[in-house]
Amino acid sequence: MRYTIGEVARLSGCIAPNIRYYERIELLPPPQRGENGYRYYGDEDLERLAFVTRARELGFSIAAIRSLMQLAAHPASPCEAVDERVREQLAAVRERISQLRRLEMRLERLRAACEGGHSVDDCGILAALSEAQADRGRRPA
Amino acid sequence: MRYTIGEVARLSGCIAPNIRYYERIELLPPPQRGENGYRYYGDEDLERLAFVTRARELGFSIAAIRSLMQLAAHPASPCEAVDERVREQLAAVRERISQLRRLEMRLERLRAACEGGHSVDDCGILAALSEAQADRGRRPA
DNA sequence: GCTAACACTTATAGTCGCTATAAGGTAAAG
DNA sequence: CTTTACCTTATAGCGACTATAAGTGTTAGC
Repeated sequence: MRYTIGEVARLSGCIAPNIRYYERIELLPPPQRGENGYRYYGDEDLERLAFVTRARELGFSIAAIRSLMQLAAHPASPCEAVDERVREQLAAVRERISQLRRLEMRLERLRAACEGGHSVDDCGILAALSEAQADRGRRPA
Repeated sequence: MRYTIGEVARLSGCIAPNIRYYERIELLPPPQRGENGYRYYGDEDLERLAFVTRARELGFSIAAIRSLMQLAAHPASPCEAVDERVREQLAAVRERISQLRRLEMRLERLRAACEGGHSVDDCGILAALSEAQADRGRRPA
């Protein structure tokens, strides 16, 4: 069970440059080195890397992953703390989704503004983009 | 109608450093300068800036905005070309939303994995994060 | 007129999480 | 022995800002 970086890359689904990157920022501990200078990873390294890769796919920030790994390193940590991170991430994702949905509606309305015109001169889209739609220019403070 | 950068910032909803940034990357033309070296903006400048700000709020990339502005600068351009940019952006937003929805579901499932355990040792979340869930490690090529 | 507060100027570096490039050393297959 | 594939490092670039430092200009109050 001694993998090169290319092998752990295949096994974890995380490309080699990213693995080196995670090592550089000290998200992952430096693995053993062969006499040739190659990195050699064990099963535990692979597990950690898989954890990181999975968490990144779920949109956790590097900082959040650091926190999760710290928790995981202390078996007595309250499970609640882990749950809290997941809830935060879930809330962030939901917030982003609703932002994007508002955006989607605005773009749909924008698209409807292009009616009939053939040149951009007649096109309502650019007009709509140019005109103030919101409360610009009269900020309270 | 001769605004300082702070004034156009208030009027456009775009903060001053960003305005300078847009000028530096040549998204906006350099405005007139006073003897004191201050930037002074006219109504046309303000309009352009408002356009950019609005488009950014709608998630258009700087590159897409460049393209939109080029189209807008040529009144005879086909309106279709503008509509195409909007459709692209709408498609990108929808794609992102569906990605995030998949993410949301995965996070919900993850959260459900935390059942009963009190320490991270018992917590199913970290276990779920550590175990391969997908088709990792057996990539076709 | 003086001073304090504020707005403006520039250049430069940092953010996040990669991704790409260059220039080289090593290993396995034919 | 050569080709090919893989490994190494250091460094720069991406997008779109955001922050910092150090200076100059303007304005309002006293």
